[in-house]
Amino acid sequence: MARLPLYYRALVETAEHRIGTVSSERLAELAGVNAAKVRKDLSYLGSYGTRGVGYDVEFLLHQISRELGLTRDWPVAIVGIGNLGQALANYHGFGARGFRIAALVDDDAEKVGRDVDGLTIEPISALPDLVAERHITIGMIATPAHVAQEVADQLVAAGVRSILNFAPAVVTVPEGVSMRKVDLAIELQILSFYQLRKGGSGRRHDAVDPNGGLREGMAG
Amino acid sequence: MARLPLYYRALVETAEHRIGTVSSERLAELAGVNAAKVRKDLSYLGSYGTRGVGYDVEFLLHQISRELGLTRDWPVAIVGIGNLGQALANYHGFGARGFRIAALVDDDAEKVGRDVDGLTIEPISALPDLVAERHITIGMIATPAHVAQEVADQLVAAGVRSILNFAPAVVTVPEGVSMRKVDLAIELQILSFYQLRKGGSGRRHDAVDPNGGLREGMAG
DNA sequence: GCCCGCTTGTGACTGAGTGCACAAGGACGG
DNA sequence: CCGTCCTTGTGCACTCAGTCACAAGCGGGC
Repeated sequence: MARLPLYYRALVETAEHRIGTVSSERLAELAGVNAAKVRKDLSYLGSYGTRGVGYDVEFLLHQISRELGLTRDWPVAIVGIGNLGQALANYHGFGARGFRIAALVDDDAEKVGRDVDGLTIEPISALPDLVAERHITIGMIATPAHVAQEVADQLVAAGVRSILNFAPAVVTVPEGVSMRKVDLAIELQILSFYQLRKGGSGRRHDAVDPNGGLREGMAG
Repeated sequence: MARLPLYYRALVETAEHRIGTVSSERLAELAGVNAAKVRKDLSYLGSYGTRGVGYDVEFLLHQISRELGLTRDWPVAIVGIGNLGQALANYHGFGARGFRIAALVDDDAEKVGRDVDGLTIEPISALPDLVAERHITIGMIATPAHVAQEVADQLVAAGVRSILNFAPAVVTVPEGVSMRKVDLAIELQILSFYQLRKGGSGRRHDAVDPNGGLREGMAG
């Protein structure tokens, strides 16, 4: 489930407060979801809560870590070291351990050879070797949109099995490869769409801003 | 709908190729979704396709622009000018017009006053004035997790009506305010989860990497 | 002017996810 | 040792998005 990471984070925080046991209600509050959902999700992991008491924080943390594969090492390659790629490379706060930037790749001859956060930028032709030698299974695409598909194909060909795509483009991957996307422009457009629907302001290019009622929260 | 931006992008590409008319089938292919879904979504906008022919690209583009509010100006404030905030500030490729970085805010006295991409970093105390004067309605949170909620509260208090949260924390906002989140750690954890489920590699901290079958694509 | 083929728009079906509400069952106090 | 209280685990009903398949309708050829 996609909510497991939320529970994980909530549990980490709880553990930091030296709390040994947590109820589904409390966990739901911390994760921002429904309590019944928490219980169902956890029971789906064949979980062991204690009725009348709650869940043992440490034990549950361990179970979820295992389920999410956080006990492993996940080397990651970043392709495209522009603004975003560089920020990703420097971003040490992935929160969860195990995800480690293991290779930086860029097409631009200007950039190849430069160091970012202790890693050398390699040419894209080196991708297959890098993936194989460094046991990389996850790739991030931080390139311009028009080369995203090409880069994805090369990542897959090199043996990468999961891709996180930041480029604003539709990218398809073969069966057996996972792919998720993060698109800032789309997120912003969704926000503006809702704001407009709520009767929100935002200035017209030509004229004044209208205003009007119709509440419809979407906080989650 | 959250798919409108995808159609929008597909239509922009189509228009660039000087194509005047497009079928739902083709549009579905470009946006990476089902054709029936495209038709339903577009008909929901009270759309005007022509049976036997398809949709007029320019006309549809105009309709969707209006629906998404892309004909307006959407000034955006970024709070937290660390790695990510800086990258966001420098990122000119928001793709869709209208979204314009209008203010940079940070708590750190070291950073206040510095220029990033032509904008001066302001102290967080200036937030209410900035939001009011520059008609800002969208805020991005690029701070560490432990101040995310506090920053969100201040954004809301200042009058921001939509928030895009990059901090790995659960943030709640009052009814009437929209909030979406982008969390890299969660995305990575979801990918590793699926990869593990598929029987994927990824090295254990202690030992060798196993390997085994069970395909289960999740490409979209 | 009529017919044929192509594409839209939509009604019905399916399946997954969500939330409620309650029974099952352990812990703790007496 | 027993009863009570509290929290889990889950059966059930419901909603909603996704998908299929088909009728309606428009353009173009003859």
